[in-house]
Amino acid sequence: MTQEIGKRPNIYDVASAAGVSKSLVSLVLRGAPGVSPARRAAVEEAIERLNYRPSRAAATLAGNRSRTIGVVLDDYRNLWFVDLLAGLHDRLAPLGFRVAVADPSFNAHLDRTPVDGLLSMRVDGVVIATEPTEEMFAAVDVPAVVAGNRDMVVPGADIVANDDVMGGRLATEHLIGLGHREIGHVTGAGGAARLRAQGFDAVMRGGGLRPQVAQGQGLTMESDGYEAALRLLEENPSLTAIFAANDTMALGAAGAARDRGRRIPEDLSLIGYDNSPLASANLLRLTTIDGRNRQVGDGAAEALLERMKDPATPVHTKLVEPELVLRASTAAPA
Amino acid sequence: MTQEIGKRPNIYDVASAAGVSKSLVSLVLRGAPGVSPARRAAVEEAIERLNYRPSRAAATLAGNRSRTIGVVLDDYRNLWFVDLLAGLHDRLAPLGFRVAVADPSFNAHLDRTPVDGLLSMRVDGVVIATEPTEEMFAAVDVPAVVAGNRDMVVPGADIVANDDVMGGRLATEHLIGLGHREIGHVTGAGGAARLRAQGFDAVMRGGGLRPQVAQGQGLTMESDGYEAALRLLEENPSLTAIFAANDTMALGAAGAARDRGRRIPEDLSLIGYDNSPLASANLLRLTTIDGRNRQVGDGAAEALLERMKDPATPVHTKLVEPELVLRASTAAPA
DNA sequence: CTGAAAGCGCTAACAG
DNA sequence: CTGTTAGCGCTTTCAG
Repeated sequence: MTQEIGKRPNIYDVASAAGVSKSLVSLVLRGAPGVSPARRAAVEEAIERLNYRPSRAAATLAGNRSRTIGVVLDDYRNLWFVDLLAGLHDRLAPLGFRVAVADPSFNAHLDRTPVDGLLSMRVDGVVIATEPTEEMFAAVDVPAVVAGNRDMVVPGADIVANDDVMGGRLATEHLIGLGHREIGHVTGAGGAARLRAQGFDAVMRGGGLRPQVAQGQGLTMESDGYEAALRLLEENPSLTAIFAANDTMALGAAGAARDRGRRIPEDLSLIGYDNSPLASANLLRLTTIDGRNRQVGDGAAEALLERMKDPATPVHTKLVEPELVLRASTAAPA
Repeated sequence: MTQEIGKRPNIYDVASAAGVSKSLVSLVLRGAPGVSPARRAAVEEAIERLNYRPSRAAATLAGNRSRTIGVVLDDYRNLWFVDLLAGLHDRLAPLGFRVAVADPSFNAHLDRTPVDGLLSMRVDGVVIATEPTEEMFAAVDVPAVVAGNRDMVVPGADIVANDDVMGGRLATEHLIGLGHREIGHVTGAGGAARLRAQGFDAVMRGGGLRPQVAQGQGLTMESDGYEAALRLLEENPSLTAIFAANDTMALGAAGAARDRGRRIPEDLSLIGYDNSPLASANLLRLTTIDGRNRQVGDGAAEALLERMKDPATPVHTKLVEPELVLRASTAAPA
């Protein structure tokens, strides 16, 4: 907190301080090639000395683009987005793009939807990592991709997601492979959960087994997992395994198991989905499905870049193969 | 994803479509008073019809301010920031401010620090919700407040935090009040953890008890809590209670207890800190200290607003009183 | 590499 | 409330 003296330096100030032209400063800022090392150093020294920070507002306005990709998140408490962001960032940062995050609960009333806020800042592309709504994309005129499987289809937007049906199958096959026959599934609201349940259902029926499914009151939170698992355990005390639609719900299911005196994995096997930080906690050591969200992020960035290059690129869906992550919450039935 | 026809509408287009002046549109956009309902409606209709989205870049550049407050987060996986953001938003949104989030891991290399990125977008204020570094605030020329107790003092920045020492005291007094005498504390790196440990230490010594403290290898993550609790339990098998520096570490401690055959709360009482979503999970039902981060967010916003009005306001520290949240993880010793 | 010029879409200030 | 006039700090383009 220094430099309160006078107004902010601009590109002219830097240029004259470095003894070069304003255009050269602009080139250095954008990391353009073909600038002599000596002059580049001079410019960088001046920037440092003046504490110059380029105005993104001016750059965006003049260039008619922000070199920023906006991401709409749904809920900070469900940590699946962390790897998604990392994947986006890793792919985009080297190309000079920033990632800006918007979440639904915030900035409402100023903008009708989080997408409006992003559009107002003239993002060059949008990643929708939540269930989209009609009004959200009504005015989207930049490349958009939906990350994750959703109920609604956004016209013109690519979809990049992990293969939730396959993930559901993997989880269920793992349990059956261990010898389980009485298997319950704790599901939730939303497209991804529906597909995971679909994978579960298919494998169970394919194996001649009865798919037992329960859903909580809310969405896909811990309390929903708790509730649903409690119901499952009550309806069928001979249940030996539960597949939860995500790790958070699995945490809820683990609570239900504990409350019903079932040890994991001795009395009940439990498998989650997402491979979130929660799954690796020592208290759970949760076997789970890794949706490889980093790859999803990478794929979303890729799709955006392609469509920025050629807006006429046909819309496509890219599915990332999920994989089973073995930990200690699943075992053969007693 | 429609409206790919032609260029984006600007304020002139809206004005002529609504049959009013450009100035009037600007007034409506900023929600200024004294605009007749009829004209306001006409403008809003035109905005809707043209799918107009005001350019934040132009507004920022022209107005020399962005009406945005930037927040620097440390780690998305530690959920204490969720309420902080909510508090900031609730206080700021009615005044027309947006909240922009930046996190350390992202956008590196484009900007030296997350603060630089915020400064580049000409935020009107900065909330630092992570351990600050020297270079982070070297060029900060807008009001800044540090949220949470930190090791480093940022000159010129207000501090708003919960009273971690008092929180540490509350937790420890709760355990002693239940009858515990052999109490361990699992601590971590960082200013907040240090103060919580300080509160623990003071109360223990004040009660003539021996403070037993352990710290993990890393910062304040689950694995650190696990490790440290394991060590505590090993060094003193007669321990009957553990106070963890945060809920995430408490989750780790719960894992350690389970692995050592200690039931919670029958054989070991456990108390956390933060009252994060984790604490309310049925598997933990964790007694914890609520730092009232929403209030911290509110206070941080308040401090920013004050300093925006008068930059000469003397720097001050505001401490929010934490409170004990009783759940099922603590009980009288056997 | 420089220098000049145009213009991005808005806010602010002021006279009507 | 309107209409006008200045910029804000950049990018872009183009001729040197």
